[in-house]
Amino acid sequence: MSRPSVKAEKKTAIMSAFVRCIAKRGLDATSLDDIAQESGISRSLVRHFAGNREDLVNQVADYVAYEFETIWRQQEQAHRSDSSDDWLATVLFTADPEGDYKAMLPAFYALLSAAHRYPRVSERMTQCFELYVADLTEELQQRHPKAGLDACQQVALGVISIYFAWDGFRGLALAQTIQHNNQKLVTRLLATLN
Amino acid sequence: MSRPSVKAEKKTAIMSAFVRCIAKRGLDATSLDDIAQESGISRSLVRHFAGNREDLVNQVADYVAYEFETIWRQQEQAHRSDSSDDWLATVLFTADPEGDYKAMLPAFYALLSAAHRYPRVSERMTQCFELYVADLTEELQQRHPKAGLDACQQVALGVISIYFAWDGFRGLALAQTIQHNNQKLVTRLLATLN
DNA sequence: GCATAAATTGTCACAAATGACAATAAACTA
DNA sequence: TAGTTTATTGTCATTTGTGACAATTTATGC
Repeated sequence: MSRPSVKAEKKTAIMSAFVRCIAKRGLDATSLDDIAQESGISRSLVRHFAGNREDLVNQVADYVAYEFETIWRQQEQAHRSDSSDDWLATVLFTADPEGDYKAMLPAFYALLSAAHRYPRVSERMTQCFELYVADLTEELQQRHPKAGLDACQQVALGVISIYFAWDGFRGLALAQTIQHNNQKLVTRLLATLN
Repeated sequence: MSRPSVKAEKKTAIMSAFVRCIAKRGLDATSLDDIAQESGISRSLVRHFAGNREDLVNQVADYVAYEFETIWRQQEQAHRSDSSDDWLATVLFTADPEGDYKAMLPAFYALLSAAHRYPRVSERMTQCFELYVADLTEELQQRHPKAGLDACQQVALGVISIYFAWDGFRGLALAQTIQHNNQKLVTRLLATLN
């Protein structure tokens, strides 16, 4: 009846390009033209497929949150059987063969920071955050049965804060030091559950 | 001989307004007109006194870093004699009668995040960060003589990361929960030094 | 009052980002 | 082939942010 729609694929291509742009320039500094250039799709088409700027930001939040949840679950699965004490540090800092996490993190963080200006972004990010905390809390409880629920929740929230905090500092000369330290910090925090 | 210069005062008024704008809108989303309106100084005068946009950003970094260092030293002095285990949580979370910290934090954080696009901002922020870490490390060593230097540095860096991390999440519905948790987290981290 | 240097106001041009939309081309089905 | 839907290209008007600068006003010392 009609020409086949490529909307879905183009949309993900656009979102993927948007994520890369955010990592380079930040959210506000990324224009539709930047996204167009990065994705190889003309600005008109970007608008055609993804809508106006606000739409784009809201959609990229959905995209990033979903991707992040997916990657997280994969990593979690892959290292579920690791009995080592620093399994979490491994998952968060070491095990990222394709760099999936690292690629997504700046966009995730930029969206968190911009959330107060985009209600829907705030909703979605909160949702993702909560899922993350809940998952991590559960895993911590299983690995540290003696520790209470409160302690596990506290540490889970803390680990995530520390993990995301790094990205806020990536512009500093200290960034590597901070990341390295955060890794030790996670281990130190986990040790308080024993 | 000539009309007396008000450059210095106007400059600080502009910087102060810039800081408030950053807290509301973010760094990139703040225009010269926004600063003009917030400060009650016309855009032309803002340019006259503070220069172009890049100048403004660089100067606000100096301003924020200096203010932050000043406030930090004051708070540190005021609570130096506190022997309580959670003196640090008090300094960071409780003791902020005028809200000086809270008012400055969003701008500080926004500048950290934007540092990778502004070399001079990166320099100044790094400097401030390092001073902060050094100070805190020293204080921790005095209060926890048994703990090693490495441990103190690690915890100092961690505390600061956690503290700043909160601001990145202020757009989330979870912000209060996170801040409350971070307070406990700092206490938990300090406990590992005993 | 006069000279001087600074403050202050106002305007203009330019570039960038965005939104809107018309027009055309392409892929599919009946 | 005709008809339908979507992809694709291109252009235009508008808005906004910025830099530059001329013109004017104001406060001060002599």
